[in-house]
Amino acid sequence: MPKRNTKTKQLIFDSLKKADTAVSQEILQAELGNAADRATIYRVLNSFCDDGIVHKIIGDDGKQYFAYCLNCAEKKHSHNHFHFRCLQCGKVECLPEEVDCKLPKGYHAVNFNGFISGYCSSCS
Amino acid sequence: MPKRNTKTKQLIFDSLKKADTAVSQEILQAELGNAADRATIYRVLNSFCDDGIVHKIIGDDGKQYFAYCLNCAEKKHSHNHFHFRCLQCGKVECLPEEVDCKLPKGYHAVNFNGFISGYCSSCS
DNA sequence: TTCGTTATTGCGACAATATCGCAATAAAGT
DNA sequence: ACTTTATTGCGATATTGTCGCAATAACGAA
Ligand SMILES: [Mn+2]
Ligand SMILES: [Mn+2]
Ligand SMILES: [Zn+2]
Ligand SMILES: [Zn+2]
Repeated sequence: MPKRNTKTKQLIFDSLKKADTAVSQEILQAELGNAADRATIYRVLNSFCDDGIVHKIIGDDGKQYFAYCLNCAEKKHSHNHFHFRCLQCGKVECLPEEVDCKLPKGYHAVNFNGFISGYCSSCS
Repeated sequence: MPKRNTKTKQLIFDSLKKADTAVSQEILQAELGNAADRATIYRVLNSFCDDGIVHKIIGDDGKQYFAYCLNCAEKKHSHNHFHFRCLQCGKVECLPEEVDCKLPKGYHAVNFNGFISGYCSSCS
């Protein structure tokens, strides 16, 4: 029942942690080559999400992106920040500013998925 | 070269307009039955987007949703509002409040895609 | 109304993304 | 070392959306 530490998990974790951006399976695959299978990458990433050490965002390109949690407390995960995808270089990054969107009365938020695409400072 | 008015376009337009929600191809297909083909629905919806009478949003379920533009001026399309998807009843709606997210210096926004999922007032 | 042009549609093929089932592999405790 | 079983690889499958192309039908002109 307990989770096991594997080479693949470690590789993916390292990639996520050293990246200052959110990454997709495609990006990880390119880094890892045949060191990890596609399905495995997805499984590990989703597992990390369950563990609360990574958060998942759906890009406005419809793809899944995963980012290492930086300023998340042990149990308080606040991911109410936007993510920015550069249409030129493709980088997806977490924007620092936490936002709060007021919902209509009686509405209860569960997931926040703020996404903006455009051109980053390097590509503008 | 000029666009033509067709039965299918009219059906889709009517569905979009009378819906107080954003709809997906799947939803429209269910309404229209075999009155319109899947590819045609997508083509018409994207065409409406080009015309500026509809806006497209990517849901946190990865699907495309389309909503009739309500408070968009002729040329000034501001869709910087969040969209809410109810995890219970599935409805996707535009939230009234327009938001502005400040980007880091040098960043230039092109597309805004704010999405929140949770439970609506009817389903809470 | 009739005709000709061509925008639009239907249909199948195709592409891209993500998940699933299952046998093979390999952590980790004994 | 041995056993247990979490994890992986691989192919199959599901889902969503687009594309190519021949058939159809708007719509303006005659
Ligand atoms: Mn983030
Ligand atoms: Mn909207
Ligand atoms: Zn860039
Ligand atoms: Zn609801």
